[in-house]
Amino acid sequence: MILRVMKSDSEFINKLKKIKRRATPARIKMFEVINSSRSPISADKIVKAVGVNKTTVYRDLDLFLKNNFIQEADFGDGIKRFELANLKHHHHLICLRCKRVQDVSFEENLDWEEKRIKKTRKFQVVRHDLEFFGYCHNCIQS
Amino acid sequence: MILRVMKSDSEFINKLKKIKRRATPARIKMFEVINSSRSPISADKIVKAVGVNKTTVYRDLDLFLKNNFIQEADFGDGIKRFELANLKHHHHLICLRCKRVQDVSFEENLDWEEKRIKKTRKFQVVRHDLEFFGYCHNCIQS
DNA sequence: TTCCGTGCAAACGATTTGCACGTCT
DNA sequence: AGACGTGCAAATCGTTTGCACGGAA
Repeated sequence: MILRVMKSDSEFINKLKKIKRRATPARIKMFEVINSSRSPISADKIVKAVGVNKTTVYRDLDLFLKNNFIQEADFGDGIKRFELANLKHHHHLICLRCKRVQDVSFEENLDWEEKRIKKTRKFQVVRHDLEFFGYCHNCIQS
Repeated sequence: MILRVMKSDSEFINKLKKIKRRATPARIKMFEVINSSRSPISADKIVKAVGVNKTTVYRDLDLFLKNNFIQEADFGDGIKRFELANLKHHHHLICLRCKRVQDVSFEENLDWEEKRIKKTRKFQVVRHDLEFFGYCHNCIQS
């Protein structure tokens, strides 16, 4: 099952139009960089890849987030990372040694748990974050 | 099922002795503050509650972490929070409105998923982080 | 007399803000 | 004109580091 499929620029440009914001070169390049990254990418890497000022990157990441173009992934190291928001719901396997990140998704996700929480705790779950930390195949061998 | 039970100071002091570090007033107070907090607590709050220098707090948190006295909980807001490490394995329900935090634990936790990950991805899971974000009972009503 | 614990000030790194200027519409 | 986009520098904030001092083993 493939989680990360390339989206087209035009799709993204339309989304910007829909919210009446401009499809500037900086934004399109940012989208392309995020879109083509195999795993969630940090603001810093985007700055370097796009060659635009970090202020612009942070502001546009904020714009993308607020409009649900992208979503945050938190690996607990104090660095925010971003990926497209319209991927199949999934989680991450983060290798503690090589830091490589893989996607995983469950057959039945945590819906069942969320329903139980709703019922027993009267807590309405909006979203959850789940990351697995450990050692990947390569790092176990070497 | 109660997840957070008060631990005794002496138990903690013994742990410090075991690793040949001193049971100073600052450390004992820090332990008490973390122990008596109903939910993971930030370094900043510990500083204020204990009245000791932040450097000391950060250094001792590090000491506690490395020796597995405490563990980190990451709520994705860029602030690290800490709780005792010897609690029953659990996750958090974080209210997006009032920021209150509850504990939840699953009957069968994610062992099954971790085994599947091990089998299909040859990835050895060491730990996972799972937090649920949403709205608590009180905040839904008001 | 060495190791450990602490405080203080400064550094750090990711992120944010204020301001000026430029550019679309 | 007025909203939007960008860059630059400075500020912010949680956290870390370097250094000095004092006390415990």
